[in-house]
Amino acid sequence: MNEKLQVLATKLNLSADRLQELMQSSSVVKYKKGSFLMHHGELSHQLGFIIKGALRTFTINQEGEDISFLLQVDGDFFGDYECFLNGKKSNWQLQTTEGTEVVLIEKQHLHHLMDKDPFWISFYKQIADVCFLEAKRRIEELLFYTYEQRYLNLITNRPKVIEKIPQKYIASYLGITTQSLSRIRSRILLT
Amino acid sequence: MNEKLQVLATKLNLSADRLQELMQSSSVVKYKKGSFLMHHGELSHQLGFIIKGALRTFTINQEGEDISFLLQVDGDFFGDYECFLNGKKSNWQLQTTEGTEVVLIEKQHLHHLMDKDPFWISFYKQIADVCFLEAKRRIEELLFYTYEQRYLNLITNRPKVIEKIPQKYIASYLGITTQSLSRIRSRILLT
DNA sequence: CGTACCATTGATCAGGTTCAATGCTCGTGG
DNA sequence: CCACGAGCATTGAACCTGATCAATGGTACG
Repeated sequence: MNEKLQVLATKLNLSADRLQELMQSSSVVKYKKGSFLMHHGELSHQLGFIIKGALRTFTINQEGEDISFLLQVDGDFFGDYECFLNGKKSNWQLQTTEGTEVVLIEKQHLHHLMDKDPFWISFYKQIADVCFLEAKRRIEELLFYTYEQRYLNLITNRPKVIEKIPQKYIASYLGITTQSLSRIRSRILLT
Repeated sequence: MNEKLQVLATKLNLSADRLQELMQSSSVVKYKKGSFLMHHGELSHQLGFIIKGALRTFTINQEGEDISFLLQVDGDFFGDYECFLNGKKSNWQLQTTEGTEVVLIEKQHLHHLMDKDPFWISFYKQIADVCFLEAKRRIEELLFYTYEQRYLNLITNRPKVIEKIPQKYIASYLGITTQSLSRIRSRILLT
């Protein structure tokens, strides 16, 4: 098995055998910069994992503004987990911001694995837990920190996001305009 | 089995038998208004479910401010799910804002059930999913809506929270001061 | 009845938004 | 290989909303 997949195995405590079992029914795909992933409802039956690269999960709101909900890089899961659960059509779109290589896990294959061995139910639960923990961290960020502190946190905790994703997307992810982010950046440089 | 527990059974798709199995190793507890729940690290080995009542999950930050992270009422889960997972000590405190009756599920009992029957792994995953979906909704709320809209959303989607929980806690839950909430309320009344 | 806590209201301040203009950079085609 | 253009980032000015500080009003509980 490819050593690139080691990140995935480590993140979810998969042995070499288990990883191989998973990969037999999953695919590795490469996307160019700017590609849109999983359109037309595919969001509801695939989960993704980024081997290397970067992408953003975004939507266009009623005012026509492009708002980034999530910014994901190497080692992150992506996809609309809610729609993956309930099968509904997603409101989110995914777009890479650089060349990106991912693992795609099909819902039906995952269910097939779970039917064969309860191990995969635990595996599925672990994904749910990872999704929850990320969401919780995001809420704490939004509730407890100022915009400036949120940006500083990004720099220290997720430097790859800063490197790989344009500022305008980072701005809406933080909940501010690009102008404000620009001012925050100049403020930081002064200190 | 007590019909009060029907809410729990419905929320997690439990048959009467499964509910009984769960309740054999869980306890139902009543708390008075203002009680603190699960202090001293108990947060890391219990999950709770509110049969009837209301409580807030809060912390005191470095500036000494009391900030409500979650406001929960009848039919909601509570507890620090992150610490329940990893066993670490929690930074959160729980306090009822009225007389409250809850179900407490012990971590070790849950693990015992999972060892006996994979059904309980799925059950556990469902709890993880519920936690995730609530967290996701919270993020969308914080990212997409103004303070005024967030308050209006609370009124329409979770009226019990408005009824049962004092304004000062609702204010910090929304991310604003009590003064601002008061002004938002008077603004709403005018329209 | 009195007190303590909560909610309200007013005035001022800070920071983020909006609208607008300018500067910069990277990718493309001549 | 260079020049151009498009899109992104920056900067400025006026405005708006929520925070802060402070005082008052209301209410529930002993």
